[in-house]
This record gives sequence, C-alpha cells and structure tokens, in this order.
Amino acid sequence: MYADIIIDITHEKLDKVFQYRVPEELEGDLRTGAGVIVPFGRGNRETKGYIVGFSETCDYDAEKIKNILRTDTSSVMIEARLVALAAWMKENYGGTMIQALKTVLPIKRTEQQKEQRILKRCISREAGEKKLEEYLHKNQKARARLMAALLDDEEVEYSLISQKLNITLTVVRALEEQGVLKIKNHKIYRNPVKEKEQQRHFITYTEEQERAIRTFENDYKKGIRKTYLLYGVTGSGKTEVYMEMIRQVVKEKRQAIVLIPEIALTYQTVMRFYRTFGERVSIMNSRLSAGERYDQMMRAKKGEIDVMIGPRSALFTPFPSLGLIVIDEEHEAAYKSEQVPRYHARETAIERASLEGASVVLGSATPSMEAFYRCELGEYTLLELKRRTAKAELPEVYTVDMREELQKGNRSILSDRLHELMEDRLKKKEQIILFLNRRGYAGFLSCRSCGYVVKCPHCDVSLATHNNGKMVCHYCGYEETVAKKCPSCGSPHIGGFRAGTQQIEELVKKEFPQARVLRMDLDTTRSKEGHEKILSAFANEEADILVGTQMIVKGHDFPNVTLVGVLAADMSLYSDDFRSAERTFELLTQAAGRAGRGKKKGEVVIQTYSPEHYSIQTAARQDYQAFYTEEMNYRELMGYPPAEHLMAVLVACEDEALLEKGMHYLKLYAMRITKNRKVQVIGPAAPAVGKVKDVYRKVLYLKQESYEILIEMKDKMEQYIELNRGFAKMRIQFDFDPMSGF
DNA sequence: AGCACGCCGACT
DNA sequence: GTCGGCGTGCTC
Repeated sequence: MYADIIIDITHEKLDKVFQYRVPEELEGDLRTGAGVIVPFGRGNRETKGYIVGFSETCDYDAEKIKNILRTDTSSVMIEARLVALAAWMKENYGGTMIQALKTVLPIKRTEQQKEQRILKRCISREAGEKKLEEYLHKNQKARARLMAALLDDEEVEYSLISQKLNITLTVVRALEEQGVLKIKNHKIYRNPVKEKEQQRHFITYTEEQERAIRTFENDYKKGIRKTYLLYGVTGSGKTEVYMEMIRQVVKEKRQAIVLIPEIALTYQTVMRFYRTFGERVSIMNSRLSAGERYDQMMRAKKGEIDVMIGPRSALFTPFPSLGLIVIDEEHEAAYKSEQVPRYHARETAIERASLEGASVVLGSATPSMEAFYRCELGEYTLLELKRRTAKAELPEVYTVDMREELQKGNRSILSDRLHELMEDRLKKKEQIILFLNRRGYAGFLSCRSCGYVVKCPHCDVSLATHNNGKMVCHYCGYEETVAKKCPSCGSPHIGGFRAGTQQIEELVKKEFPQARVLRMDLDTTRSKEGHEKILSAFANEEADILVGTQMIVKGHDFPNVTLVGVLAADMSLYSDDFRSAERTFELLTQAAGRAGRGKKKGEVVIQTYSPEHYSIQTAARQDYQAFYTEEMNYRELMGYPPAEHLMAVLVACEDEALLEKGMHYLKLYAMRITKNRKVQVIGPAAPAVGKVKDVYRKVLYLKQESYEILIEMKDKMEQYIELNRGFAKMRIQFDFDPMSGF
C-alpha cells in the first residue's frame, strides 16, 4: 500500500503529493490526516508530513519510493474531513496545501500533558511508622522523608514531593515495590472556565424569537441543513435564539461551534453559554496556553464537550458529529484571515457544514452585504428579529453637522447638543458612552507650517505618538523620541494632529469635573485583563462616562447607558476602500445600539462633517434595508463584491525596480489569459502601506462575476511565476474579496 | 526549505 | 593537486 503525503515544508515547489510505501507494521495505525516521519531528499533527512490519502498502486518510479519511517507522535492527527476542508481552502484561497493543513490544525504540536501523578499510601499508619523507623535505622534518608510525607497525608502529589523533598522516581519505585504506596496516574484536563453558575433561568421568548427558533427546529428535524441569516436589531436577543438552536442540536447528540469575534469574547458572553450548557462548553481564545488548547481539542474529539466557543480558528474544532456552526456578528472583518490561506470564516464554515451535514446560522444587527445578498438570491434563509426584547425601545438618533457648529463659533470637539445632553445625564445619574471613530487613523505627528508627516523609515506609515514621549511604528515596532521641531523645515510648530481618546478624556474631565471618566483603547487594555476590568467597572457603574474606540461598541450590555455620542462619524468614510460606507454604517448602528438597552429610552448624537451621506443618514434612521439598497447599487455599478468578485494579487519584493518590472509582466500575463472573458485587470497600485520592514509591496486587482474564473486565473498566475525565474525573489499572495484596501 | 552536486578560483 | 565558494536542481 502507498500513502500520499504532504511534506511539512512551505514551498511552492514542494506543494504536491509525495508517495511513500506503507510498511506492514504500520498499516493498522495510519489514517488520513496522521502525521508521519519520512525520509526526504538526497540525504534522506527525517521530515514531518501528513497523510492525505492512500492508493494500492503507485504512479511514480517504484524504485525510488521510500518507506514511511514511523508515525509522528508529536503531531496531532487531523481528522480526514478537515483534510478535505484544507484542500478546499487551498483551492479557493490560494497558498500551499501545507499552509492550509496548518490552519485547519488548531495547534501544531502536542503539548506535554499535564499529568498529575499521585502517590497513595496503601499500608496502615502503624505499618508506615514501622517502615519509617526501619528507613531511619538504615540511614535511608530519602525513603524516610517520603514515608514521613505519606504519614502526614495519605495521598501526595508526586511533583510536589519531588521538588520540595528532593525525592527521585527511583525512591518512589522502591517503595512501590515494597508495597508501601501506589502510583496513580490522574490526567487532569484544564478547563479555562472556572466558575460554575448553572442555575438555568427560564426565558420567555418573544414572538419573533419563537418563530426563528421554530423555523430552524422544523428544518433540522426534517434533516434539512442550510444556512440561515439571523438578522436582529441590537438588543433583540440573538444569543438566546442561538442557545435554543444549539440545545436542539445537542439533544440529537451532535455538537456545535460558536464563532465570536475575538474582541467580543468577553466573560459576559461566555458566562451566558456556560450557565446553559455547563461543563459541556469550552472556550478557545488567543490567551490560552498551547497546553490548554491541546486539552480543549482532546476533549472535543473525545466527545466530552458539546459546544466550542471561540474566534475564527475555533471553526476547526474536531468534533465527532458536528451539527451546527453559529457565527455571531457575522459582518466583522475579523472573520477574514490575514494570513495565507486568506480564508473567510463564513464561507469556510458553510463548506465545512456541507462536508459534515451541519447547518450554519449567521447572526448580525448589520448583516454584511455578502450575507444579505445571498439571502436575496435565496441561498440563505432569512430569520428576522425587528424588535428589542422586553420594554427596551430603539433609541432616538440626532445628527449634528459639525460645520455648522464651527460657524456658530463652537470650536470644541463636543457639539452644543451633545454637551447639553451630557449634562442632563450626569444630573440624572445615567451613563454615557463617547465613541471615537478612529478606524484607520493613528495619532500621527505633522508639521503645521510645511505639512510634513513623521513616518517610519522602514514601513511607509506615519508613526503614532505615545504618551511616553515616543513615536512608534504599528507595523514593525520601530521607535524614536517625539520630534521637537520639524525634521523637514525646522519649524517648531509640530504636533499631534487629531484628537485621540486621551485628549477627549482630558477635555471631558475639564468640562465635567464632577464626572468619573473611564477610557478604553489599545493603551488601557494592553494588560492581561484590562479589557475586562474596564468593562466590568463601567457595568458596575463605577464611572459615568466611557470614552473609547471601536472596541466599546461590540455587543456589551450596559442597561444604564442612555446617551451615546459618536464623535467624527465620518472618519472612516473616505478611506480608499470599497467597504468604507458599509463599515461606517456598521459602526454607527452598533454604537447607537449601545443606548437605551435597559428600561429607560436612549438617545444618540452623531457628529459629522457629511450629514448628507447615505450611510450616515440611514444609520441615523436605523434603516438597514435602505442602506443595503443604496450600497448595493454602488457595488453593482462598480462591480465590487458581492455583485462581482474581486481578487487582489499582492506581490512583495525587496528590490523596488524588480517589483515594478515583475508587476508589469504579471499584468500583461493576466490580460493575456483573460482571453475574451470580461475580466478587468486594475493596477498595479501601491498599497496604502507600500513598504513593510524594507520590503516593497504592489497590488493588482482582478474583477470578475465568476469566482471560478478568478480561481482559474489564480492557478495560472501561480504557475506563471513559478516557471519564470525573474519572479524567484518575489512573494505572491492572493486575497479573494478582500476586507480591507491594501 | 535544505542539501548534494558541480564548476570555478585561491591555496598548502 | 585540493579546499571551499556559491549557483543549480531535485526531493516520492
């Protein structure tokens, strides 16, 4: 028998199947997805590989075929189905098979299992005391120490004994032989969720929730598997609906994966699931140690858990019988991987579900254009929650034209309207959120007289100023001290340009000295649980005003917040990215959704310099449908996703001239292979960040209605650069329907 | 990727 | 004559 093996070396030339002979003694325990060690290359050096298939015959020179050496005990077995998924990802997103396999494999190597060896005394106290005397008499000090410890406690932990009492395994073995003690191997799984609050409170569902749940349930019972879009306004109780659906699936002895954007993976959310599903829930997050991740995987595989909650990577949890994948906040850009393969969790989840006979539920208050479009095409089933649960009403939204404020003579960051409402809320002891839309902006330093902006010498991005007197590059970490005068013209009028959260915090403290202000941004959440601490402090009403960036608008429930101020609503509107209008609408709607989630009605003030823009107007009216229609017109007109598909071809090279030449030829080649199909080739363009760590980057965009044609072109371009020596020093990456401009 | 092979120049 | 530099090509 022969095995098809992918070698664990990321290189285009090795990105193919290698056949190896399966030695008889291994035939039983090798399966698709197993990690093996094989001799590779002229020197037969031992290399790791993964089995992706088997065959009885070989289609290679039989003389040259080598034997598999052994299974690789340090690698985790990939489920055969996940291998199929990896193949699909490689095909649809580019990159090599090994890169795809590695993303499907949540951890790369087995961690040392945390084995707690327990020593148990199995003779009586009296007999033990006799033994102790005997050891002392024979001057066997180590044995005596161990015996004494076992007399104190009937059971002791080996790791403690060995460290504190300096007792080696030989001593333990000796006592074991004498029948004094027994060694118990006790595998302890580390469960990152510690508290148990399992009292299930009974929820009464709204009519809309009920309807969504019934639709899913009926389909599921009939064996119908499909993709649903749960479109529910903020505060409409989407989580309860997910949980009821999961319960349905778990009842049938199948498992569920819940994807949550990393940033929203808070204690609050997790506890809600934990209360419902108890010990059968597990959480993946980036802060878990490799060991904890490994334990999670093993528990999932063995069927010890029913629900896995986590970010994008949790999609690859190896459940024995997957029944449902939930993707919460489906519109989030975090669901698109930034690394090769640049997969989108939504599409990949749907593929995995179809491979394993599971359903997919996408949830959002502001569905992505993609998801809603698929609903309109009838590919997804729409489930709607139009009303908030309980008594909560949707908030009142005002837009303030900041240009008028300036004409009135108000030069402050806060409009009169917002200022007034803030005073009112402080008086009423209600809470306020100030949201600074800073997407894509850093607190850069610029010269007021010549316009020079301080940039990173390696990365072509402006340096962000920090309060420690340093300027930092967010791409490569380069640092220098803040310039006192302009490096270009020598003018001393150099300084921070835009108000950041810090400045707003200071301003608010000055204008409302009686208010307690909390700030939440990258700086204040850097520490381990900074995020959690700030949010819980605010939830406990230890502060009146919370100032922050995007991260404060994600799915948190603060019942006492009745005023949300959106400062600089249009900061994200004019970036050179076709999704900027969508992103702005999303942010404004989500921010507005933070207001009035309790019994009191909320108000929202949106401050903008472009009140006439449709994404601001529709967000103010909380009218998703109108936004969608308008935005879809634009996408259709321009041929942007989801109307058509867009493939970005990113090429990086250290030699700028070479890159330019390469891009020229690549474009010519791309145009040649389009033949007479209507593929638009755009570029080559310099990305927003044209240089990272001294490596230059260029991008080419291809637009086409059919995804398949783009994939075909991707394959051809991959071949082309492999065949042509001139491209050897260039790295190429593909990004389908990108989430951000380059 | 990593290594052997091979073809050149500089050296004991 | 031999050692070692790097360019080239192959890996089941």
